[in-house]
Amino acid sequence: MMELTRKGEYAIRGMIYLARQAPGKMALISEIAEATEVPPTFLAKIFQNFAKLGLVNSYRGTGGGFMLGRPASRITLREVVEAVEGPIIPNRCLMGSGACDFDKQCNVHPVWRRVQGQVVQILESVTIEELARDTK
Amino acid sequence: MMELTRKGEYAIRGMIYLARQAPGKMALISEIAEATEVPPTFLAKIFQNFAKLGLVNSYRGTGGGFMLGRPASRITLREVVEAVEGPIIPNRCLMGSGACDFDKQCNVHPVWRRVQGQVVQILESVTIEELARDTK
DNA sequence: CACCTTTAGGACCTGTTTTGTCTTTTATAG
DNA sequence: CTATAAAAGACAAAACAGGTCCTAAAGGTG
Repeated sequence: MMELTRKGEYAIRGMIYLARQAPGKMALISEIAEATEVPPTFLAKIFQNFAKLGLVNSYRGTGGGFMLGRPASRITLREVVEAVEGPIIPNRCLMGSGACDFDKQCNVHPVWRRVQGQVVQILESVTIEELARDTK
Repeated sequence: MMELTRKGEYAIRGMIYLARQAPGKMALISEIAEATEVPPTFLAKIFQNFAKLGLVNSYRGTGGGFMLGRPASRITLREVVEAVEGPIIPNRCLMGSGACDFDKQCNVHPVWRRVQGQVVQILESVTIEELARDTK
């Protein structure tokens, strides 16, 4: 249960790679993909989406590439994970109203909410900058 | 991310239903399935597995059916969830050794461990008995 | 302008997992 | 022996994961 998909894993690795670049330095998909051991075309898809969300900035043509859309210290792990995996929702019931018939009389609901709250809080408290810091 | 599957949802509903029966009273799959709005054959599969694990006791033949394998107060939500969904593991890396090349130098690892710990702790602290209590 | 580089977008594909169904077998009570 | 229920296993549709591939568009460069 609760497994991050490969896409999520790849996304995080890619973002960490970008965070480790010199400020203003552009990184190519091919370069990132190789360094992080991710299939290039797959990573491209992930980053294309991130560009739309503003998590990264992309530039085409010679000398183009990707860089973070914001300082790494202002990008949380939660943002990255939710951008690829969708919202953190342990149970469908927590989504739209009426999604769950048992909504009112269900004691499990509040438990899922607690789980959701805890996980979100943890992921929210971690920035890409921290993750990118040297591990000695 | 982190969504419980239908199977997990069904399993919990089924266990709660059993917990609400008078002690020693047997419940049929057909009866549980109808009450919880779960496809009978699907629920049967889930409970067959639970019987093996001792989460429920099953009896064949006339007057047979299912009952909890232990008092509801000694069955945690964690047990039920892990029985259907497998272990709570936010990232594959947390599994077998060597599953992750980036094992040593990866700052994300400890974050997933925290997530895992929190979720397990929450689910562990909730028993089926609590979930089965009347909601007024 | 022509050409090269690099991302953007979309169609497509394959394998696995989810969410079941159906049929046959086995155990048990009466 | 017969009716009842669960056990077991084969099967299958649909959704999702995890990619690939091809064409287009944008931006430099001579």
